[in-house]
Amino acid sequence: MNIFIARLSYDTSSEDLQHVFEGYGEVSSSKVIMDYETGRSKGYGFVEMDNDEAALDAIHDLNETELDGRTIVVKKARPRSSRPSNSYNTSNSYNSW
DNA sequence: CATGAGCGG
Repeated sequence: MNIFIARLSYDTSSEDLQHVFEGYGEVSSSKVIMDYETGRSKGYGFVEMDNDEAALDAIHDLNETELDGRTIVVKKARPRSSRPSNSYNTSNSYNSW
């Protein structure tokens, strides 16, 4: 389950999300989006968990909570847009859970 | 260089 975390502190890194979400369940991978140009954090990140129940539990528990002194917003992440490649745009059905 | 609504390569 992909989890979207927004309104993170600019100082928050992937390790922080990993550390926080690990407390609820197995964290497959965590990543904080940073600006490719400047390298500064964009303020949001993603966390993937193998256990959907743990993910939902983490979302409900970590949503609108305080992290690094800032209130974070945890929501279910949307499927990434298909990376622009030579392949035609395969319409990916939205994962309605 | 600092920045605050929002979904990454």
